[in-house]
Amino acid sequence: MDNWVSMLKMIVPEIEALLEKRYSILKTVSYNQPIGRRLLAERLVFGERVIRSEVDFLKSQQLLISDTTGVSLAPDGEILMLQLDGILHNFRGLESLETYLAEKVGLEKVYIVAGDVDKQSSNMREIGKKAGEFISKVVRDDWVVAVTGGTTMAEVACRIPISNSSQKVLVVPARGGLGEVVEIQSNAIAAVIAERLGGTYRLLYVPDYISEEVLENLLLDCKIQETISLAKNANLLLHGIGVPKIMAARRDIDWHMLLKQAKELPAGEAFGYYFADDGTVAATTPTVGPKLEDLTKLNMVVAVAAGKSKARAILAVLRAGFVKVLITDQGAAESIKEILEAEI
Amino acid sequence: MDNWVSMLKMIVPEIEALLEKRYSILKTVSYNQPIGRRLLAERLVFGERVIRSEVDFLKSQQLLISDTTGVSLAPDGEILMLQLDGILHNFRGLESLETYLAEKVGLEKVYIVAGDVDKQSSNMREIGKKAGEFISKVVRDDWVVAVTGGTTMAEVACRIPISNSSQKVLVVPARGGLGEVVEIQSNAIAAVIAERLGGTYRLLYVPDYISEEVLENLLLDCKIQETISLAKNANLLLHGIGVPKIMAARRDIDWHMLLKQAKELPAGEAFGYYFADDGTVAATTPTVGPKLEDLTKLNMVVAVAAGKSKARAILAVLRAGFVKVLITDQGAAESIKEILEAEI
DNA sequence: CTTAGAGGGACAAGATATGACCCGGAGGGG
DNA sequence: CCCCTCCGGGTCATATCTTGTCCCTCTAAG
Repeated sequence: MDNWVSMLKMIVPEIEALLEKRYSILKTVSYNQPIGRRLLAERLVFGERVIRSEVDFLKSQQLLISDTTGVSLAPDGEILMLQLDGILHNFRGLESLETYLAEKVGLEKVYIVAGDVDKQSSNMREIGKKAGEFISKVVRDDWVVAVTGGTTMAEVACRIPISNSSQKVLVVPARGGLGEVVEIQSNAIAAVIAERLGGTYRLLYVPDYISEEVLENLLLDCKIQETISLAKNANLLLHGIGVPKIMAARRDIDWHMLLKQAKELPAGEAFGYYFADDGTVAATTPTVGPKLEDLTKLNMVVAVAAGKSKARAILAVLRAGFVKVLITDQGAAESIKEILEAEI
Repeated sequence: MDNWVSMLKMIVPEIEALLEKRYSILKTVSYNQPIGRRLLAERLVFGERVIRSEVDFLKSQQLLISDTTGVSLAPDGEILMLQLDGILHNFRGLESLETYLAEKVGLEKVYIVAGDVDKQSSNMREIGKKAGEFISKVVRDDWVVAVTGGTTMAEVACRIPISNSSQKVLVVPARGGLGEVVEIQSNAIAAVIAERLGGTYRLLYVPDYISEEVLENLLLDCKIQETISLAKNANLLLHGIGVPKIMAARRDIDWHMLLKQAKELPAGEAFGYYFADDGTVAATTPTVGPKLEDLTKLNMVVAVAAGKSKARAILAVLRAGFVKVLITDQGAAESIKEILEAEI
């Protein structure tokens, strides 16, 4: 199947640009229908005339229809869009990238979404969608799902397809609060996910970054202990990956102090652990939630992180070895591949 | 897989023409390498400049190389050509045509080669190649293969890949001689096939069209009887299909006389049997070889016939019900499909 | 009624593809 | 040996298609 694509690209490479162009039009239309030519052209940065030619063509193919309110997807177009994602996934070489990364870093499965959230922040929606679909597909009744916080996870949460069948899923936060915005704290995210999956949730009323003494005291609390224990034995652990410098700032940790106490230069962060490029622990911050040794025991740890700027951080965390499934974007994935190839 | 193609054709139909163009160039080069631009242009009926642009492109793709003697296939090009046939087979819709005909007429398998021998007689080579490959793939040791005559069968015979492992295959003619040219008589063809398969052959020294009295006398002959008996129980029977009027002429039979004695209008001929459009026997000519009732007992009867002009004849013979595998070309196959659809 | 945004028409400028013709050189046949 | 043919490559005018721009009328919402 992959062979197919590479052969077509070899003998008729021009189709890729064409496919990409027409697909982007169809997709933009599907998101904004009905929409006019000019607006479409503006959004896609094509000339108005180009859009017009293409729209005319797509109309002739019965994929689009247009009336006085603008252009919309025709029934055939909607059917096509469902399948087209797969084709483009192949044409963009994402399928081979997925298997490449999975083999190279030792993951069970990698999902790559086209684009780069650094360049086009709206792409985060696609990441969330992919992750959301994955979760709702994989979650079983009676499962315990643990989640961390972060903007990425927040996006994932609200993209999980709403399940009408009420499951007995229990969602627990794997972290305390991150201080600032409520919507991206693991507590809030756990609640949203639970709601969408039709399950229940527990909260963890603990600040994420605390001194060790206070931490020990808190851990004596029964309820907190129970919640943490749930997270430690979760059937599915969903977490984001952070760039150390940015994460430290968010948690109000002095970066220079962290650097000093670090054994190696931190490249990626997850669960309060700072990992060096080779995946070893460079530094830790005292944190509520599962410890590193707990993570390695879990058999479904899913990392979600995207954007070229996170490539290094992702690779560092992956190399720690506890992640089983990675959901990322093209920008990050290609950058990771570059890093890997540069190392040889 | 088929879905794939239809979707690509829907959203980027221009690739088909491109594919077809470049494929035809690659193919022509592969047959005639090294070959010059002008000769190539002449043969493919494209403008010389067009060929030049395309050849330049294909060179940039490392599929072709050129030196002072002309253009040749590059190593990558040779590899590609092996797979490209399959892709074009799909793009041309031949795969779906094959399954359509197989289901509609009740065959085990249909092979369709692109083109139409009526328009481009050189296409007969492709038919022969396909049939030849099929035979060499399917034939097993100790098999008895029976063959008829005709130009098509002659082409098939000389396209069978030469086998160096000497098999114990026995090839027998399923018919007597057809009078005229020696090369297309079943005797000659049986010899060629046997040689190519690395097997042995028997000959049938009997004129194909004889009076019934003489026929009966001949059948008393031991050797002849044995050969015929072998053909009747062949593991593989390979035969052509004729258009009645032409066949009658070739056999020096008076067409008007045949018409008079026929119960219905003969549409197709095979083994001396003239079949009407619905597959019933319209007329017979006394002939050496297996009878109709023998044919139905065989479990691998392969018909090879191509060209739009033979469409009706092919369908008539297929409907007689003894054919299991058909090898034909696009011209005939599409025409047969038209006939079938017109009947509804 | 006004107005913003819709589709569609028209046309010139620009990019691209194509046709036509020429050139020097390599190789095969006389 | 030479000639003659066929090779790739160069060049350029022309045909063809693509693209940018501007204008028109219509419709639905405010």
